[in-house]
Amino acid sequence: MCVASRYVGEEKRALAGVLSIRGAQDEEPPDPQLMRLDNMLLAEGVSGPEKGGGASAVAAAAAAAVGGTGNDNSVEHSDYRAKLTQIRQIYHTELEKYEQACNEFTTHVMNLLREQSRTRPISPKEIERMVNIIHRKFSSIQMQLKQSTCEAVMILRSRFLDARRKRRNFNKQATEILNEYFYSHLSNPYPSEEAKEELAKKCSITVSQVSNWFGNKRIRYKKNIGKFQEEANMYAARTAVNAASASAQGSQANSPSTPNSAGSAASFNMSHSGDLFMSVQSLNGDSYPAPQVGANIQSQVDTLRHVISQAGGYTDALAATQLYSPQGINANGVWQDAPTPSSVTSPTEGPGSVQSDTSN
DNA sequence: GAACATGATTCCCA
DNA sequence: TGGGAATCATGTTC
Repeated sequence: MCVASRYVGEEKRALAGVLSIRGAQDEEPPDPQLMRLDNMLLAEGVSGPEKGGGASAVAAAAAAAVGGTGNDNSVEHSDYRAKLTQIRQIYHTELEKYEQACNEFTTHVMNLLREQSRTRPISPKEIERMVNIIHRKFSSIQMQLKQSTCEAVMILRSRFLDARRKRRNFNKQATEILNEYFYSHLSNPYPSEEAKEELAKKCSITVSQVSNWFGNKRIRYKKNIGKFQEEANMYAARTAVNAASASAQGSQANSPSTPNSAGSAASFNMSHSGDLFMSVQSLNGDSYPAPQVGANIQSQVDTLRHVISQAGGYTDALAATQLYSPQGINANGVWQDAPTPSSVTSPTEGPGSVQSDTSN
């Protein structure tokens, strides 16, 4: 047998070896990192058969987390899907490119080796080693592609799932309702759970959003009373007007004890809101601890003061400041009637509790 | 695009 | 556990 034919035979065996290598490679225990990436891409619907599964599930979760109107959700949903589809397309295009490049390069190297085999003996081991090197290189590139795709999906997810990113300003009406409550209860702007629920319902937001709003409002009001002065006056005046017209109506109807809480959703009649909450408690059979009534009176006094100052006209800004800014906050920077945590958590506590906001 | 407004989150405390 | 304070991230205004 001539040398050339011997080389050809070896080459055949080498090629057969390469094929067996590829087969063996498939049976190798997969890299756990690669497995994780594959699983995630599959779960997200990026790799594998195209289906709504992962994508729609995440979009639905995002929509649920974000809340808001159905329209918003559907827009976000389609937006999410569109972006995920984009990622999927890029991923598959790149993957195909890499696979093609890998095959082309392997073929090229094999051809080179074939060429060389005419001039020097090439062992199957050498071919196997070369092919292994090529495959390792390409699989590391593939891993990078999968990793960056996963990162892209994670970023996309976080954009849709992170509520902070989805912050939307409350509508004007909701803000008005909250502000009216806040300024009409300036001496003790701590709505109870019932009040929060009531406000949440009226504002079409969640109770925790109401809590957030009051938390932010208290802090920001306290930090910069001057800035909120005008706003405080405006809402106080509005409350006073409401109170005045209501009392006029009340005297006309000769039934002062009928709160007009039926104010449309567009107008949360705060001059009566306290009465409303009082009524709720009253219906529950609870008695009013003295401080609760006191807080209510305080609120009414706030309003009356403003009515008087309005009637007399503001002679100076200081008068208004004295009426509204220090009010509620004592020298220590604490709300006069600020509830202690315990009083907040137990609305039915006896005297000494300042839970009263809602009861006023 | 900077400055400001504002809703949400986090950490800490009582 | 609720609230204060600080901070983040986004929306709005100019």
